[in-house]
Amino acid sequence: MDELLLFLAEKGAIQNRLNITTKLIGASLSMSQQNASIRLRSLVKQGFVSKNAEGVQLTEKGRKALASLYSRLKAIFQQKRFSFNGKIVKGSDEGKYYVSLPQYKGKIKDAIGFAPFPGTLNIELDDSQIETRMALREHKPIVIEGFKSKGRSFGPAELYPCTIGGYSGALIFPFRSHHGLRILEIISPYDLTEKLPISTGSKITVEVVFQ
Amino acid sequence: MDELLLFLAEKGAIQNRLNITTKLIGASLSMSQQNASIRLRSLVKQGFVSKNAEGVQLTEKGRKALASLYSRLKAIFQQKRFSFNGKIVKGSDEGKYYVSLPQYKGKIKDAIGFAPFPGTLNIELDDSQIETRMALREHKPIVIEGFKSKGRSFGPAELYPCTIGGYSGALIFPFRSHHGLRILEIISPYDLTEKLPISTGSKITVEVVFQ
DNA sequence: ATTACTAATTCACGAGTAA
DNA sequence: TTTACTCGTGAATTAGTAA
Repeated sequence: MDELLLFLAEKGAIQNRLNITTKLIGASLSMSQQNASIRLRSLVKQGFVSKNAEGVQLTEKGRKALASLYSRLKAIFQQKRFSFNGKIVKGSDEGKYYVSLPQYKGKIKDAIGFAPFPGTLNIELDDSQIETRMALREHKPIVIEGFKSKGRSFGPAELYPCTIGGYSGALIFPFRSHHGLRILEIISPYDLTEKLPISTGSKITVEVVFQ
Repeated sequence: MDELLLFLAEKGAIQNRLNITTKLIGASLSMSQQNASIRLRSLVKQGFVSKNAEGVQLTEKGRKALASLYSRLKAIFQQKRFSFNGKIVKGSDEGKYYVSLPQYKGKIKDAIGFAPFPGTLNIELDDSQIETRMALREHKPIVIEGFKSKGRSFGPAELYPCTIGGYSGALIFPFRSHHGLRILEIISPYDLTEKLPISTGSKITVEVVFQ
């Protein structure tokens, strides 16, 4: 029944009124004109589609039915586990400064449940990780709002909870980042440089898991 | 018929073998156990699902059927027009340098049909544009491969064809970008600073349209 | 406890055709 | 020209029940 709904949406009936004959619907969907007519009226009767002289258009109910299907499929096909391989690099102290600000600290705690250790771990990704990095951003991040303080404005940031070497933490992507996609910046309730047997140049893996 | 396929995929049969009874399928999908049995065997017969002692699992054909549905819905729901409002900022000459390199120049021409003017226009977005910026990256960019030259490696970049003040161009996002999400960098076959009545600080709109 | 066969019923569909 | 009614056929579904 929703094959017709999908067809109409594809033809633009999700945005505008669509003028189409039941004959054409039948031909497109390999069914008789009569059947197309019955099914279209059925969609109208069920409230998925509205019909008037100018043509047919999806109702809110119809749009939601397709959107629901979309999000179900999205949940199936979006990658749920991400492993990033890279090596520790020495970060500037910029990240440390921001994370130490009480406003950010508080917002981070509210958002993901821990107050970050005042310092960030920076990881430089291999070139091979670009695909993974792209796939990750298909997922909705947890967003920390920006704020203004003493005439200066501090931008928002995106967080993805992660684990690294068995410890929990979060990837943090400041909106006004000074590095590109190649660098991952990690916060954690712990001082990871102390907890983990690592130093600049060490290879390490960061895991991000959804659901 | 694909309601069952979707159900099985959601239950994990897209990744692993799923052990489930026809009774449970029937209860979940509001149909009789007998009908669930028939429909499951039909999916097997059509090659969407394979079945053995350990349970059921989607075949490649089954996975593709759902993926195809997913991409049709994606095409319907993805935003197709993007308007970015921002103001011209003076860029570093870094963009200019990269775009002038014959390797990048050639790759860009191959990818989007024009050789860029040696210079980029940088636009700083309002904070309100962050959502649009996020939505844009749901779309697959045109990717320019990186290359190595004289022992130095130059990273890949992502392009989105756009129009600005009536002129065509492209947003370019170098993989190793030195700016965050807030800055848009634009290339064009023209010297936009000459073609357009703009200077540093001018407000301007960039349009990206898909399909 | 689970699956699948059989028989009965309902529903979907196409062809012809009227409105 | 387009839509929708009638009727005949076959597919889909259910309940009962056997394997």
